[in-house]
Amino acid sequence: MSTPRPDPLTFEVVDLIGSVVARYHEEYDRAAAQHSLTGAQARVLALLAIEPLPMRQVARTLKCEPSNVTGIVDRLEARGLVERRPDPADRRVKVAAMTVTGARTARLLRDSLGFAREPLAELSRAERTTLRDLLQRMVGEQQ
Amino acid sequence: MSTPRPDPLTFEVVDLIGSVVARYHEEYDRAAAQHSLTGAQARVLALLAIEPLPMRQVARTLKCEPSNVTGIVDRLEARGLVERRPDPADRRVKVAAMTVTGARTARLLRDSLGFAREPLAELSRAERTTLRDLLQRMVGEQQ
DNA sequence: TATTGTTATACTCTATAACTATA
DNA sequence: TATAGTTATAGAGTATAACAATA
Repeated sequence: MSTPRPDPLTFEVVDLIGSVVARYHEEYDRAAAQHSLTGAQARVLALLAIEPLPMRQVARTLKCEPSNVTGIVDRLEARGLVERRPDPADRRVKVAAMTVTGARTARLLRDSLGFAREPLAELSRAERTTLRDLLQRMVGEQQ
Repeated sequence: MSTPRPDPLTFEVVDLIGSVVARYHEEYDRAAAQHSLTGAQARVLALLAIEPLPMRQVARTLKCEPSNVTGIVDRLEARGLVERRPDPADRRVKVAAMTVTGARTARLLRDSLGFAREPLAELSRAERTTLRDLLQRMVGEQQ
């Protein structure tokens, strides 16, 4: 309700994180567009690159409604990047899994993400370690 | 074209940044929704909280097409949060500016953004300074 | 009855192209 | 003729509600 009165330093850090988020999105969307994918499609593809997942679980991971996943997977499937497989254990479930083409596209997508290289190249190994530890504590402790 | 072969440490940092980006969006969208705003509307409101801007410049800042801004400002204006003002110097220009209500909403929105407090509270002042300097170099050098 | 996935619907965001009014 | 803003259009993402198949 009342202003939490964060100190200027915290404000500065939050502001910088905002810039990082913006940069991250620009790069991500640009890389996705290079493969004619939207951001959402690229995210699902990257997710399924780790392991096949039931539709429901894709929705949970993306924190969106299951009905959205239907459409996104529809479009990925229409392009032959993903396929729906039955789950022998539960016939209600459909497992979204990458095709060989999808796996190749996911790999290209990851490689074309310059974000990994350019901004971090400025930092020394020791600095990157420090950054990792600080971010880990920011993200890890919480939740 | 070929895999840039980033070292595991860089991968780890990029992964963490991905987590930070996800967290940032969750918080931002949740805070915006508390005020019945979409993410895009909240971003424009936050932008105009700094200073009034011509429609064209809002589009440039958001890196989207000017036609999109028309709709977003339409919806903000319909709710009385923003208004279009004429530019005396150039009658083609419409300057988007916040109303008093809009300014209050923008302030509430900023305050309800827990992202500033919770994850950073874990870090000491010295650590936040280190984090700021590292992020500054990541974001600043590049562009 | 509960759950999985889908469909139907409506709204927002997005880009493209064509239009208007100014410059 | 060039620019600022808008309109028209179409595609995609999003949530909600209702539905079929299965558990």
